[in-house]
This record gives sequence, C-alpha cells and structure tokens, in this order.
Amino acid sequence: MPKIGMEPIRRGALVQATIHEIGRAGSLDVTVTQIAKRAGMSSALAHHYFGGKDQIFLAAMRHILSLYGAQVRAALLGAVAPRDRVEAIIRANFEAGNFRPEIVSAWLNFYVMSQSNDGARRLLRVYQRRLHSNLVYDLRPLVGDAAHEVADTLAAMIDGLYIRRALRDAPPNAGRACDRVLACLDALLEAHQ
Amino acid sequence: MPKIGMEPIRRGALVQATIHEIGRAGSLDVTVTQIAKRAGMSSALAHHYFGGKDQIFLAAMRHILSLYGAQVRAALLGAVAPRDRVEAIIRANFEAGNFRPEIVSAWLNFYVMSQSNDGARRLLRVYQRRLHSNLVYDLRPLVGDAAHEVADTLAAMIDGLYIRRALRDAPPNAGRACDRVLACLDALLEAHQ
DNA sequence: TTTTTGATTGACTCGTCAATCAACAAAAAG
DNA sequence: CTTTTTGTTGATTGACGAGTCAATCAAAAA
Repeated sequence: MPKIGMEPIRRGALVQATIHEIGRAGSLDVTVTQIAKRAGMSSALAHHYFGGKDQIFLAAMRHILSLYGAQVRAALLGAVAPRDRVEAIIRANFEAGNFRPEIVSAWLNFYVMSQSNDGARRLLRVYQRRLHSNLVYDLRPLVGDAAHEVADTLAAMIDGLYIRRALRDAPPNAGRACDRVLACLDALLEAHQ
Repeated sequence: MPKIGMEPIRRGALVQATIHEIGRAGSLDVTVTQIAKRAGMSSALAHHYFGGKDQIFLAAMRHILSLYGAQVRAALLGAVAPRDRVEAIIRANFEAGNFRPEIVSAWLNFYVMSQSNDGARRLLRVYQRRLHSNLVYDLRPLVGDAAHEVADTLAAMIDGLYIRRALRDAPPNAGRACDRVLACLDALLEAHQ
C-alpha cells in the first residue's frame, strides 16, 4: 500500500479529522490517537508528519482560515460600490459552513489557545487585521475617519455572534444574525451622514 | 490551627486561586495541586471541599458572575429613564474589573467548557438570559417589538469585545469600547424612530 | 476526661497520553 | 538486483495528574 506522495493526503486527512474531533469533544481534550484513528492511520504517523499536537491544531486552524479567506475574496468579486462590498464581507462571515458546530468549536478553542501559544496568537492577529483592513478600505469612502471605529464595531459583532453559538442548542437564527449586523451597519452609516 | 468554620474561608481562597491560575496559564490546563498550593493548602483538601476539578472551576465562574450581577444591579439603582438604564447596563459590563486578564481568560475558557459540561452550559444560559431580559425590559419603551433584536445586537457586541481581549497585548481601549457600543445604541434607537 | 467531629495531609493508585524508536514494506533510483 | 527513499506501525517509555484513603491533629461537646 505505501505509495509515494502520501504526505499531502495524510496531512489533509489529519486536518479534517482534527476539526471533526474537536467538534465532537467541544474542546482540545482530544488525543492524537483519536485524531489519527479517525484519519485512518496510527498516532505515530501523525507525529511524523506534524511533529506535535499543537502543530496539528494549528494546521487545522490555518485550513479553516484559508477557507474563510477564499470566501471573502469570492464574495468581493461581484461587488463594486463600497456599501455593497462591506455587505459582501459581512455576508461572507455568515456563510453556511462557517457556523457549523465543529467550526465554532474550533474557533472558541483557538481563542483560548491564542492566550498561551505564540503561533496561535500570530495567526489570530493575522485574521483580525485582515478583517479590519478589509472593512476600513470600503468604509472610508462612506464614513471617512470614523471607518476604524465602525470597523471595530462590526468586527466585534461578528465575533460576538460566534460566541453565542457556544451553546450547542442555540436557536437556528442562521441568516437572522447576518441581517442584524446589516441593520446595525445601516444605522451607523446613517449616523455618520 | 484546625478551627471550626474553615470551610467558607477555604472555598473562597480556592476560588480566588483558581481565577488567578487560569489567568496565569491562559487555559484550563491548571492542576488542582497548583491551585491548592496557591490557596495555601493541599490538593486533597481542595477535593474534599469541592469534589472535583470541574466543580472548582464552576465555583470560580459562579463567583465572577455574582460579582457581575451585583455591578449591574448597582448601576441600575441610579437610573430611571429607559435610555439611561440601558446605558447603565452597558457601562456595568465595561467596568474596570471585568476586563482584567484573569477574568477574560476565565470567560473564554468558560465558553469552551460550556460545550461539554452541562453545569457550565446552564450557568452560561442564565447569564445570557439575564442580560437579554434586562436589556429588553428597558428597550421596549424605546423601540417596541424591535427590543429583542436590538438586545441581541448589543449583547453580541459586548461578548465580541471580550473576545478581542484574547490577544494579551490588546490595545488599551478600555472605555473606548464602551463608547463604541453606546454610539451603536444611539444609531439603532434613531433607526427605530 | 473522654468522645466526637471537622480540618488536614502525605502517600498511593490508577489511568492517560504525548512522544520516541526500532523495525518493516514498498516503490524508485542506480 | 541492490540501495535509497518514503511510508508506516506496534510497542514502549516517561511523565504527569485526578482522585482516594488511612491516619493525624486539635478544638468542642458530652
């Protein structure tokens, strides 16, 4: 069975399995053996490819973030006017997949991890900066110097709505939440002329 | 030394030590022995009084929540008009102590814990419900049936701003964040007549 | 004074888990 | 047909940590 070119396949399988297991457990209390088993290999192989448990988690999070980034970029392709672009960014954040339980679990644990792990902290900062600057870029034509302020407000709302999914049996306000942010956006735009 | 009536003192010391250690570690990867040591006793005694690690964490979180509740109640004493009362609730959430690193750490870990621990889930739901109903009570005279919607928006912003403190070296926008929520509140009130 | 009772701990058990390693299998290279 | 490279695992190690228990200590009650 051992063919060549297994590495990317194994890495991908481990990343998928990690996300799945984190979702199942709701925490990072997941053993490398569990992850490896779900990915169809031994724990030794997981260590071989990733080096350690933290690396596996970071790889999973990097994967989630890259999907997220692609969604935002895709959403921005069809939008031209600043107002539409801001809406597109917000909508991208609320796309179906992003609120799956495993993804929410991963995010919550990622926040915790970023408090003690340098790699996670850097990664989180990248995400926050990118969201912020994306928003500011299109908000500036709309509200001028208040762009930073409005961007922070919107970003906080987006993150906050994630937290409210921490309760497993949260009400099914999937797109409802998105509309709420958009309503807030309109109110803020109005307030700044 | 063994006198009578030690229990409440020991429990209090353990709760304090737990909050402190969670802040130090940034995660729940804290041993009962560490906590007990900081509280000036053996780990066996911690188990004796609380029964298990989870119970200790929950007690710490209940303590944090009770302090928070008291702050909100105190803030509401001086406010009469609905608009002022809503502002009081928001300001209470941003009071100095609530954003200390240990408290933020405790909250982040609490969210994670609530995904797998029933006690934590119940406790979190209590907090969310109370904040929501407090806000709705005073928002209804201001915006009518939109009160629920506005309350959710404000609650999400408050929670979201907590998350942004996950990065240890977050910018020192202590009261700045509060003003941002208030600005959003005004914009939303305006939007709903 | 004796007994009871709460406070307290050191030592121990039992389980878990990350990480390592030696060894084996198959394909590619020479 | 050897040698090297890549893939793969079972077995093991070493450390750590939650929870238990029997035993000790001192005050208070009888």
